[in-house]
This record gives sequence, structure tokens and C-alpha cells, in this order.
Amino acid sequence: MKEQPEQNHKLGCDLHKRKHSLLSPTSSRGKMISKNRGRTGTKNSSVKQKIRPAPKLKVPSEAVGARLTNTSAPQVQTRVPVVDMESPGEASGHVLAPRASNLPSNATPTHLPSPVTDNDTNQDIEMTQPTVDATPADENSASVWADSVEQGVKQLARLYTMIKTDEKRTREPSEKEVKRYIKYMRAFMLFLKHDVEPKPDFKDKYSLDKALGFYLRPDIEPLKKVAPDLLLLAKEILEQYDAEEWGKDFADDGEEGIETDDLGPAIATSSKKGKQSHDTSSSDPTEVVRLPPGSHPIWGLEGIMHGLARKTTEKGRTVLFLDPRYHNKKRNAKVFGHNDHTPGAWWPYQKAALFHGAHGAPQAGITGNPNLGTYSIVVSATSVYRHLNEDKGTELWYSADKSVENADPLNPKISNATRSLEKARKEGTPVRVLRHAGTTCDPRRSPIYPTVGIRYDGLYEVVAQKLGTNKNNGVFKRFKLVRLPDSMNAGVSWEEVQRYPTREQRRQFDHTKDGY
DNA sequence: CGCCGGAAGTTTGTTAAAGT
DNA sequence: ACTTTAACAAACTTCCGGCG
Repeated sequence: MKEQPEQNHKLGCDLHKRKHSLLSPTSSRGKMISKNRGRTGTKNSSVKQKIRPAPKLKVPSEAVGARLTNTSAPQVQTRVPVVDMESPGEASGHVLAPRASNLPSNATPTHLPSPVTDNDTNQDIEMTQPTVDATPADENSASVWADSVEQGVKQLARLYTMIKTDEKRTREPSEKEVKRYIKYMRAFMLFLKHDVEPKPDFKDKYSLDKALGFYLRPDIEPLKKVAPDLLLLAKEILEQYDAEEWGKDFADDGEEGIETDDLGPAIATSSKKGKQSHDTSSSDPTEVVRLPPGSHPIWGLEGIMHGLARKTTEKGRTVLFLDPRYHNKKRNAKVFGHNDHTPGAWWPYQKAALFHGAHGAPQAGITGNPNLGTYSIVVSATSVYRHLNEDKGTELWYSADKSVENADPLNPKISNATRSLEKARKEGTPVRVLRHAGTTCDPRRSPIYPTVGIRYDGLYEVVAQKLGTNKNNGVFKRFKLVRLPDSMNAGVSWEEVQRYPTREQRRQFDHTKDGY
């Protein structure tokens, strides 16, 4: 259990680096300074580029102008997609995406109605099917399917509002945004068409029938141009489900939907649907979001990544998300006090801390309620705030959010998060403090941070606040937090806390990168 | 100078929660 | 229900010093 923090630090970083360089031999240090995100790249020097060892080709991305419009666009809320697939029409745009190679060369352009073909209908179609691991040893498997339909209906509704003609709209959704939804919808409909048997719930509970009926509405002209296959698919599915009377004589949640296994999507529905004489562009192989097996040592029910899953985006990025199967097991973080955690508790990622209720935000540093106080904060070793914070371990000056960007020399930016800290100070409510390793291995950084991952360091009290000035001459609020006595921290001292993560935890952390 | 490689800085994409 | 916010993660770009 006992290890020297210094050594840990070095080790963790080295390991990290090695991995990193493996992935991108030229130069890439993951660093995240993102305050000025969204601004268009001003200097795209392609001049020097030729000297450099061929960098990875860039997707011939949008024109600058397009990006500009996009920046003001809100982030699309892509909830856990049921399945993720390349849309045929976008194939050319993502030549480099790993999945693109799966695309058939005769992919149907989106601007054409999908041909109704017979060939390659029955053979090696990779069905879109969220491969719910058959062994997660729990009862939630079935609900995944239900969730999927629910999710799909929501997204379909969203797409509809996006696409319909509406002159009252203040902001036109960006083309990219729409495309993405179309993509999800295509995946969703293929899933409905091929992979799932209708159930009464689909209609009664999720109103899938109404949702699919959107294709009849007059105000979706734009969609007809962009993705006519969706309309066709919707029509087909409706007819199909109607014909099957929405599975009305299905005994409740039989296993038919769940019998997928890890070995891949398989053609679970070689029954009636696969045999229907026509098929749309659906013969495109699709990618599947695979959820971790319950028995996995790292990602399984007992592993440090339990509750999370990962997927690869179309650009080949690996991202973490909360495993939908365990949404109901996510612990509420809006609780004062330890919330059942012992100081020294450690998680590999902030999202894991989120799942376990240690902190209430996937990324933001403060969670609190302006009327009640702050539940928890995350101090990151490498965030942009690091220069504004002063962290001595048991004593900490923590800067409010937006402290870095504020350029107003007179008025600090006061967000609800800031207010919650003010409230915590007034009321003396305890704040859970978590320290995050951040993503870089700056050797100069303080050794009091965990080497990797995020650690619960205990309850602190907000004892003071004052104003500081940042390099933009803007003022910001900063709060002094002092660690409560060990007796209030389950007897765990600050020194003890720093032993984590242990060597074993670091090892496991490294393994999280291997996926499942 | 040309090249290399590490470090530092920038841009983009992303998910989930809060806000309206 | 939909939009906005937040800041992480990774890819990408630039900077810089050492070397032949």
C-alpha cells in the first residue's frame, strides 16, 4: 500500500508518454487549453508543412466560414447512440475513418433514393445491433433495448424539428448537425427494420408509430432532398410493424432481442425481416457500439471502469460515455459530505467519479447549488486554472470558473458555481475536494496531485474569499479551502491520501486504454 | 541550413448537466 | 423539449534547441 509519491509520479508520467508516442510518433502532447475554443484557426501554415513527416491527413474539413457558423451553433446533444454507423452519403468525407473501409464501394449517395435491391441482401449484412453483452449478469439487458427505442424516438423528434420548415426559428441548425442526426436516424431505422421485433411498448410507451409517421408530414421537404431513404425506411418500418400488429402477442420482454453475443452482431433476425425481398441502402455494414462485458477485470462489474463504456467516433477518437445499462446505478452527486466515499478513493477518469457520485459533472470543476452550497470541486493539475490556483494540499486557493477568461478589471464573472462557493462559505457546508492528474506530464507540476486519474482528497471548508487579477487584467473570485480535521475525514490524513493511486491502480489505469 | 524530436500552444470534437 | 455551458481529450501546429 505504501508507496512514495515522487516515484509514482514519475512512473505514471513515463508510462503515459510512452503510450502517447506510440500512437503518434511525430509529436503530440495531449494538452487541453480550450478556453478559446471555437475560434477559427487563423494561421494554417501549410508552407512549413511539407518538411514535416507526413502528418495524418486531415479530413478535408469544412471551410472556414462553415466553421464559423458552426461555432455559434450549440453542441449537439448526442446521447448515447443506439448504434453508430457511417452513412453512405458521407463516406467520401471520412476517408480516414477506420470504418470507412467497410463501406461498400457502391454506397448509395444520400441524394438518391435508396435503390431497392435484392442482391447481397441476405448475406453478410452486418446488422446494426448494439451488442449488449450477453453476460453482464444482470437484468438490465432488456432495458437497453427499450432505452434504445426511446432514445431513437427522441432523436427522431429532434431531427424533425430541425429539418422542418420553420420561419420563427432563430437559429438554423448547421448542416453538420443535421447530417449527424440523419446518420443516427438511419442507424436507428435499420436497427428497427432488421434487428428488433416490434413490441407493444414501442407504440404504447414510446409512440414510435407517431414518430415514424413524420414522413407523412408536409413540412419536411428539406429532408426529402437530403435523405430520402429515411422516409422510405420509416414507411417500410411502419408498414412492417403494423402488419405484425406491433408484436401484440409477444410475452413481455422475452429474450429474443437479447440473445446477441459478444461474437458480433450476427444475423439475429434472419427470421422474417432479413428475408424481405427488398432492402434499402441498409446493406452497408455498420459499426456497433459494443458495451463492456460484465466479467471484464477493468470494465466489468467489479472493475474500476464499471459504469463506463467507450466507443470510437467516426474520426477515430476514443471517447468515454456512461454505460446506458447502468444509468440507474449512477450515484447522485448532489449530496453534501463524503457521500459514502473515503478520502483516498480514486477513479481513473472524472466520468468514473461522476458515475460513483463523487463529483457531479463530467468535466466542469464545480458542482453545487447557489442556494445550498458546493458539493464538490475538482482541482486539476493541468487545467487552465492551475496558474490561478494555489494548492498546498491541506490549504487551497481555488478560482471560480471563468476566472481565466474574464477581462473585466472591475467585475468578476459570477456563475452559479461561484455563488455556490459563496454560499458554502457563508453556511460552512463542507466541500468534497477531488484532485485530478490532468492529461499532461509537466514535470514541474506539484507532486500533490495524483499521477493519473482523479482522487477524492476529503472534505474541505471554504474559509475565505478574495479577488485576484488574471493576466487579462480581469478580476476573479478565489476561495480559500482548508481541509477539515482528520476526524471529519474518516480518520484519513492528507499524507495518507497521497498514497493513491497505488501502483496497482496505475497499472489498471494503463489497461483502461486497451479497451475491452 | 536542414533535420529531428521534444515541448508548448491551438483547434476541434465530445458528453452530460444546467439553464430556459 | 431544446439550447447553452463547461472543460476534457486528442489531434494538430508551432516553437525551439541540438546536431551534423
